[in-house]
Parts: sequence; structure tokens; C-alpha cells
Amino acid sequence: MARPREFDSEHVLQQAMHLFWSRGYEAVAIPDLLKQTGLSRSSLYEFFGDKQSLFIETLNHYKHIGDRKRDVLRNAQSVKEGIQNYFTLHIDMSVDEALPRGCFITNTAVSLDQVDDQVRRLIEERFEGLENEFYLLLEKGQQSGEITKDKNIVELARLFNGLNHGISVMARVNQDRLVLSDMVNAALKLL
Amino acid sequence: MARPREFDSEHVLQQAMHLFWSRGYEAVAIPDLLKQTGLSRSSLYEFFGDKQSLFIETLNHYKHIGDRKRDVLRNAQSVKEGIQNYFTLHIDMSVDEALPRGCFITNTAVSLDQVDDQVRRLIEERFEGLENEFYLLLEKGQQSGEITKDKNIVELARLFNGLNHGISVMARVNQDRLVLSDMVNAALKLL
DNA sequence: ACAGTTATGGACTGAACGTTCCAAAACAAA
DNA sequence: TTTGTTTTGGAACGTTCAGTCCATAACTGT
Repeated sequence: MARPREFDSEHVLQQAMHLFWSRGYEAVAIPDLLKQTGLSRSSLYEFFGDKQSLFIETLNHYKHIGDRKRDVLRNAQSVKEGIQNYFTLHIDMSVDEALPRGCFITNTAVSLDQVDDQVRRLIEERFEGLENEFYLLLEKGQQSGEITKDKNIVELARLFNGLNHGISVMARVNQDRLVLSDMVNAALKLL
Repeated sequence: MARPREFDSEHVLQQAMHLFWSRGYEAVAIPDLLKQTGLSRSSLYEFFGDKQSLFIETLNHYKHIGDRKRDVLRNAQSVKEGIQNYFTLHIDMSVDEALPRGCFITNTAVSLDQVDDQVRRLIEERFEGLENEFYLLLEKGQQSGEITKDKNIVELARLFNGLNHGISVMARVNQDRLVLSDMVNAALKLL
């Protein structure tokens, strides 16, 4: 053992994530990261490799946030309640003043042209994963009888997935909770 | 009169728009613009001011594309047909290989944190405008009797607006037309 | 107290950034 | 052909970028 590090890597990832989340990869400069995280230049490169690697680590860090939302779907008592609660939480977080606006994954998806394969796969996986969570819940609903069998639950899962990203985009422009929840209220009438 | 310019500004705007659209403002460098448009450095600065001004001009140029889609809503014979046709065109363009993926306005909205007020207002105006187009069509539908009066058309207009941006995001990740049109098919069952 | 090890601060690098500038080029009018 | 005007090519500007490097600091184990 020797000199101990002066930073907490959870805190560093959190701060770096907030920067990338609000401004995007390109618009965040190393000095911004140093100031926000408190790291020295050497420590950043020593422990996180380079800007790209740190970015990927913050994306992975963000998964925890997404997963906490998905838990609402997984633990739902009913389909309607589950989807309603999921989107309530999604909207709450999208307009939370303590967080950057919208969704880090959605933001990154939009800048996908200039991103390497690892990031691309991460984004694709998260997109597919969310659609699948909606599908699984709807499928359970059909088995329990809550959702009639004539409903096309593949279509519905895809709509909710699309709506999720639509809300994330809207939240960057308009923080009016009512506008966002109106979208959900309309869509819920399909169930 | 003197030396005539060697470029066509429509063509320049078109090419520059494609660059900004696919990569975003930050990721496009001046040399990229010069190469793509064929302009010389001096000509770019002489006629378009600076990078930011050129960006705004390309955003305004893009409005024509959006307006062509909105015409489908404005000229619709029925609500269902209008919205169906709008989204068919929207999806066609979102995955058109001759165009950058998704929607330039949606992309820019996501990077709104680092954009000046002029761009912000332009984006907000386009967002509100599209929601309003949906609303006006739905209102006509209620007057004609196609849409029952018990439907909350404010909610519906907002849902379609959100869906529009959701599709734009999805199209950056997944170019499968079926996935995108499934979203629309599900939502159309609300009418 | 000392030796060994790891973390940190800050100077430094070369490349790329957006922007400016001016001499040369290319035309119209005389 | 010459004069006047505007466009163009390319060099040059200062700044900022991501990333490297090393002497020093700050600890642990002996």
C-alpha cells in the first residue's frame, strides 16, 4: 500500500455523468470534467483511461437509474398501474431539477453517428431491453386476463418504448409536467 | 458587377444541413463543411458569417422539409387518413438512406443545453407548431363527427407530437420500418 | 525513521479548432 | 485594354483540445 486516492470513484462517475448527460460527449472538455469532479488531470487518465472510456463508464453508471425505473414495471401488480407508475417516475426524473433534463441514453442515441461500436451496442441493448420489459408486462397481463387477447402487445410495447423516448426529448424543451403526462394518459387508454 | 460567385447557396445549405443533421453542431468542423459544400474558407465566412449563423440557416432550411410533412396533416381528407399518411411519410424520411437518420429538429432539441436563445426559440416554435397541427386536425374531426366528442384531443395531439419525436429517436438506432410503424398502428387505435 | 509504492499537480505536447486577413483571381463596365 | 468591384485560395492567428510525463507528495509496511 501507498498513497491513498483522494477521490471517491462513485462521486466522480456521478459528476461526470451529469456533465455528459446535460451537454453530450463532444461538448464536454477535459477541464470541465476536472473542475466538476475535483480530479487532477493525471488521476483522470490514470484511473479512467481516456475521455471515451470515462464516457462509457458513465453510461454504464446510468444503467442503475434506468433499472430503478424498470423495477416499477417488473414489480407491477397490474399492467395499467405498472405502466402508469413507470411513466410517472420517468416524467418526475425527466424534469427533476437536480438532474440533467431528459434521459442520458436517449440523448446519446441521437448522437449515435459519431460513436464507436461499443457505445452503439450499449444503446441498442438498452432500447431493446425497455421494449422487452413492456412486452413482458403486457404478456403477463394477457395471461391474467387484464389485457384482452385481441390486443397486439408487440405494437403496444413498441409504442410505449417510443413514447418513453418521446417524453425524454420533450423534457429537454418543455418541462411542463402536464404536457408530458397528457401523452401517457392518452396512451394508457389503449389498455 | 464583378467576379461572380462560384457556388449555389441552396446547394451549400443542403450539404451543410446534412452534416449538422447527421453529426450535430459540435461534431462538425469547418474543414468538414468546406469539403462537403465545396466552399472556400473565405466564402463561407463572407456569405454565412460564422459557424453558428450557418447552423441557424440550415435549421431554417430544414423547416421546408418539416412543412412538407405538415402539409399532409393540413390537406387531410379525414383525421385517421391524415395522421396515418403523416407518419408514413415521417417514417419514410426517417429511414431514407439519402438523408441523415431521424429529424434535424429533434436532434437539435436534445442538445438544447448548449445552444443560444435564437436556436432554442426556433426549436420550441417547431415543437409547439407540430402539436398544434395535430390539434387542429383532431378539432376538425370532432366538428365533422369523425372523432367522438368525449375524446380528449389535447392529450391526443400531445401524444402524436411525442410519438413523432420518439420515432425520430428510434430511427437513429433502428432503421426497421416495421418497428416504427407498429408504434403508429398502436396509437391510431385511439381514434 | 526509513524504504517502497502509489497518487497527484502542473508543465508540456502536437494537433485541431474557429476565425481573420490579404494578395491574387475573375469577372463587368468603360 | 484598362479600371473597378467582388470572390476566392490559402497562410496565419490565438485558443483550446485530448493526452503524456515526471518530479513531488502522501501514504503503508518494516
